[in-house]
Amino acid sequence: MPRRTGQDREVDVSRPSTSSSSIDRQRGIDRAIGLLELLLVRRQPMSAGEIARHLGAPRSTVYEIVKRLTDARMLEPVGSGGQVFFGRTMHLFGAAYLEGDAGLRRAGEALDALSAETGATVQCCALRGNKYVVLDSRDGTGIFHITSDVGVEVPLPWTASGRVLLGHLSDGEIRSFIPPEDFRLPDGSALPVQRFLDDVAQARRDGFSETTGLASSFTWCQAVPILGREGRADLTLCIVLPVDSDAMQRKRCLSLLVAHARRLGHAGGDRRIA
Amino acid sequence: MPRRTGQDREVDVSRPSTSSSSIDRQRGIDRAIGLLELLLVRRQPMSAGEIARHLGAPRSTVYEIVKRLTDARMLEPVGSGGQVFFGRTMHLFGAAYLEGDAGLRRAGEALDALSAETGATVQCCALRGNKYVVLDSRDGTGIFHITSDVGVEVPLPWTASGRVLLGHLSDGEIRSFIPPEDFRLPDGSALPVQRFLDDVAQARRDGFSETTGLASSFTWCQAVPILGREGRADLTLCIVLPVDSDAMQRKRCLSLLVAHARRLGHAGGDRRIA
DNA sequence: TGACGCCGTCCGAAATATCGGACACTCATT
DNA sequence: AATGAGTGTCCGATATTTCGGACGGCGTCA
Repeated sequence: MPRRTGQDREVDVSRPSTSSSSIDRQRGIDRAIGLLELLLVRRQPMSAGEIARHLGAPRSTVYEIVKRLTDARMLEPVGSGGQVFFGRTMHLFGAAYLEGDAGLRRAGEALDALSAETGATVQCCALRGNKYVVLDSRDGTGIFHITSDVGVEVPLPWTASGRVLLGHLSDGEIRSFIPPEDFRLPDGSALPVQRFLDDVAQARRDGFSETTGLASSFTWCQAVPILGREGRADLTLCIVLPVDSDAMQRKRCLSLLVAHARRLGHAGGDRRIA
Repeated sequence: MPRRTGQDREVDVSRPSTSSSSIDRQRGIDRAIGLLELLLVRRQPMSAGEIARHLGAPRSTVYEIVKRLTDARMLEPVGSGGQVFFGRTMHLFGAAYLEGDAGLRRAGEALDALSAETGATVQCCALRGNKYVVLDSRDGTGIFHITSDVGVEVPLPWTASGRVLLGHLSDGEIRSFIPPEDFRLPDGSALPVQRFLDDVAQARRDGFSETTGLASSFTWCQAVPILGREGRADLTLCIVLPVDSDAMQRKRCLSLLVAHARRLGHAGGDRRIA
C-alpha cells in the first residue's frame, strides 16, 4: 500500500471528479465538512494529524478547524491521544432534524410497530449520494441479532432497498449512477449489471424487492418503497430475516411491510403503473 | 515570555458579549456554527435573509454558507420560501455520536426501562453552557402527555436537574455561573438566589432533587445524578410526574430513578461525601 | 401604479484565513 | 544516545474569502 503523504496534491490527471483537490487552498467550511464526513465514514475517533493525512489538508489548518468545532461541541475529545469524535451538539442537531422531518419520524414509529409485530430487524433506508444508507433501525429480538449501523454507506447493488430506491431511473441512468466497483459483492463475486437492472425493473412492477445472499449469506431481505410526493421512493421500509425463515413467515412480513409503507407513503394509489 | 494566542489581537474594551459582532469580518466556519446554533434555538426553518438578520451577518455570506451546508445536506430546503432547516446528514452525525458515547446510549436504555416501569415522562439531561438541556426523553403514557423537546435550552434554576448538575460548584461559582435573569421563573416571579443555593446544597447531600411548580405549575420533577469519572454529575435522570401524584408513587419513582442512575454511574460509591 | 419588502445573484476590493514550515516536546524503538 | 513518528503551537506571506452594495425579480399593500 503506497504511502499517501501531503504529496498527492499534485495528482492532477488521476482525480476524476468529486472532492476535486487541485493545488487548492480550501475554505475552512469545506475542510470542516470534509472532516465531519470523514469521521462519519471512519466511525471512530481520529487525531488531528490523522485527519489531515486522510483529507490531504495541512496539519495546521486541521488543528484550527478541530479547535473551532470542539469549542462548539460539534466534536469532543476522546481518549488521551488527542483524538476527537462527534460531540453532543451533533446529537442535538440530529434530534432537531428528526423533529422537523415528519416523514422519518413517522417511519420510526412504523419501525417500532414492525419490530413488535415481527421480532425481526427492521430498517428505514434511503439514498445518500450514490450509496445506500440506513437511517433508522430496530434490532430484532432473539439470541443472535442481525444488525447494521445507521449511517454506514453501502453499495446499492448489495441491498434489496437499492433495487427499490432506483425505480425512478432508466437503465442508462442507473448504469451511469452506480460506480462499477459497487457491482462486486462482499464475497468477491461480480453481480451482472443486467441482472441488477432486471431486479430494479421487477421491483418497480411488484412494488417490493426481495434479495438473499447478497450482502451476507445468512440474510433474506425484503424492501418496500415509501413513496414521496413525486411518486418516487424517497425512503424504504426494510426487514432482515434469517435465510432459513419459512415462506409463510416471509409472506406475512412482506404484507406487514407493504401495509405500513402504504400508510406512510404520500402518493396514495399505484402511481408506479404510470 | 508572554503567550500570544490569536485572541488578544484586538483587546478593545468595547466587546460587550457574544453574538453581537461589531464591524468584524468573521470566518465562514464561525458563521456556519452560529447559523446552526441559531436554527437549534429557533427550531424552525429560516430563510437566508432571516438568518443574516438574526446573526448580524452579511446576506451574501449567509447565502454562500447555506449553499455549502445544503450541498453537504447538513441543511435541507423546506417549503417554497427559500427556507432551510437541519438536513439528513445531521441525523447521521448525531447517530454516529450516539454510537460512540456509551454513556448516553446506556442512559437511553435506562429511559426505556423507566418509562415502562412508571408510565411517566422520563428524561436524560445535562449542562450545555450555562443552561439545562434535555438530551433524550420518553414521553409518558396516558391521555395527557407532559413533554419537552430535546435540545431546548432552559435556565438551570427552573429545573430539578439544574440543582443536581451544579453540585460540584461552590456558592460563589454558581452565582457567577448563572445569568441573573435566569432566576426569574416562567410565571414572572423571582426565585431568591439563596434558596436556589440551598436547594443545590440539599441535592448534594441527598443525592437527588425534587421540585414542583417551577417550570410549570402542574409538574412534580425528580432528578438524580449519573456520576462521571470525576464524581461529578455529568448527566441526570429525571422524571416528570403530575403535581397531584400521591406520595407513595413518588417514593417508588424516586427509588427507581436512584437505582438506574447508580447502575449507570461511574463513581460507584458515595464520592459526594468527600 | 408606485412603493415597499422580500429573494437570489453577481461583482470588485480589501482584510485576513489558510497554508507551509519551523519549533519544542513526548514516547518507542534501535 | 540517536532516530523516527507523533502531538501541539506559533509565525509570516499571499492567495482567497468575506463583505458591501447593486441589480433584477417577485409578490403585496395602499
